[in-house]
Amino acid sequence: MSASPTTSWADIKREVIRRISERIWRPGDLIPGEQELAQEFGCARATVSKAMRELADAGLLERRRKAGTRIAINPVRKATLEIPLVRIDVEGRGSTYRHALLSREDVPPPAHVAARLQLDAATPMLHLCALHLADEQAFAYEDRWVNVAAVPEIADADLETLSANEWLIRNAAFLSGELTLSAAEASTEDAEVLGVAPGAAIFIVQRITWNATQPITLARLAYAPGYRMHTSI
Amino acid sequence: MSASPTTSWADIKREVIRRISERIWRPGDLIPGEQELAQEFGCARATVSKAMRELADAGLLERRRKAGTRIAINPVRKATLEIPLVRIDVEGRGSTYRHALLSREDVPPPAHVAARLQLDAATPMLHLCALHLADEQAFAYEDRWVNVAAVPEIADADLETLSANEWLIRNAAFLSGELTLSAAEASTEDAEVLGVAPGAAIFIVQRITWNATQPITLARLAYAPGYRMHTSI
DNA sequence: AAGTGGTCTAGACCACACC
DNA sequence: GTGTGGTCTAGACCACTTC
Repeated sequence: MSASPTTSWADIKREVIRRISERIWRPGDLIPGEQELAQEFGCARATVSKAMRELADAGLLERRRKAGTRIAINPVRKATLEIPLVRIDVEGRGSTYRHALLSREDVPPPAHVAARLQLDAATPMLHLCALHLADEQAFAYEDRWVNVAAVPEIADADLETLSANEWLIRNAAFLSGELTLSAAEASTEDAEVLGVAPGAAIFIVQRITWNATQPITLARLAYAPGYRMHTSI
Repeated sequence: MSASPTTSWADIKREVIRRISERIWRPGDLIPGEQELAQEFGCARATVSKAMRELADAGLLERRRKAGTRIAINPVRKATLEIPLVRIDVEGRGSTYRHALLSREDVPPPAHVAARLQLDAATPMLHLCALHLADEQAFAYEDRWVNVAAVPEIADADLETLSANEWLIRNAAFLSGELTLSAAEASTEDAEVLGVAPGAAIFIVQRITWNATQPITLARLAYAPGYRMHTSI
């Protein structure tokens, strides 16, 4: 499109979105190839390519070599969740952050923890419980298991000053992880720590992180009632 | 790195990840510029650029023109949540999908719905309640408001055969949206429809979608207990 | 002012999937 | 086979930000 000095990949992206939303191209349609579009838009093929790859990443297009590019039939929209440090999360809400280490024990993991991390039940682990506070109100209760072999330095770390959450991010670069979001009824322990009634509905985030070769940590974060995770699509 | 015929952007990405995880480059460090890295890896600057942009998108690097590229201090990891149709979600779990339309009314929206969608309280809207089932078990209860002006054809749509969820995706390309995840105690209505005890902890997904000019729909999905959202980082 | 990343080009070759 | 998207190159200019 148009009379700008050059056509940018963002222009092309907008134009393709327009054609999809105005149903000029409909779900399932095969659209012209990169070469043809480059000619139409008067730009290099690489520019078209970048625009199309972005739209495919967003789930709006389906591309296959030789088969060409189609408008997705079931656009699986992808939402990007940002997973910040709890401290940053709290501060981002305009509150003052504090954390309290409730317990710290060197103990072997219970079976479900060992299984989840694919570790032997005899593996030495560090079990931490901590409370994250926002303006001195309970914000989230963290129950964490750390694979000591993956980060031996944690044995000497002062986790009262810097939370384990933060210490691990600074001292153990992780490469991959899993995130599970769910709702649960507060256990008596959750309830006591968070100051809510047992059975209250709380938002649970379970996180597992790995480095190149071994699991680093499994953390369960139980958020005080009212917590919402928000994102744009 | 290395003796391959050419160095690919994926090779560079891996090598940078290695340097971060082995702490050769530490959080906060300024790393060499694209030109210098291109020389080191023996490739074009564009190849380095693509690798670095991916790492920056993932939250591992922070890049600014003139200031250069640094290893992120607080790596805000980004998890990508895929938001499929409920039908696809159910079928992906190996169950048989069915849905039932419980109610359909043309009524003006309550204040909180109008406010959330930035619409006037007198705007004509369609209110739908539906149940999504997996193997004939309640899976999710959907409470949806549709802005009829945005998709007038919905007035004549048969939403018993095709769920509103699916009809809207096929007939109203949306451009942007918001997603809010939370935990809630089942209302008496939720409890009755889902067949759980009132007060049970349920996972709630609230979704708002927009086209270019106006809001299309607001949907609240209440999932039966046990539902988990899972993703990799 | 100057240096960084961001974008674009024109061309080439490759890998994969459909035929 | 053959055509599509995926990648890479070498070079150029631009936009932003720090100095």
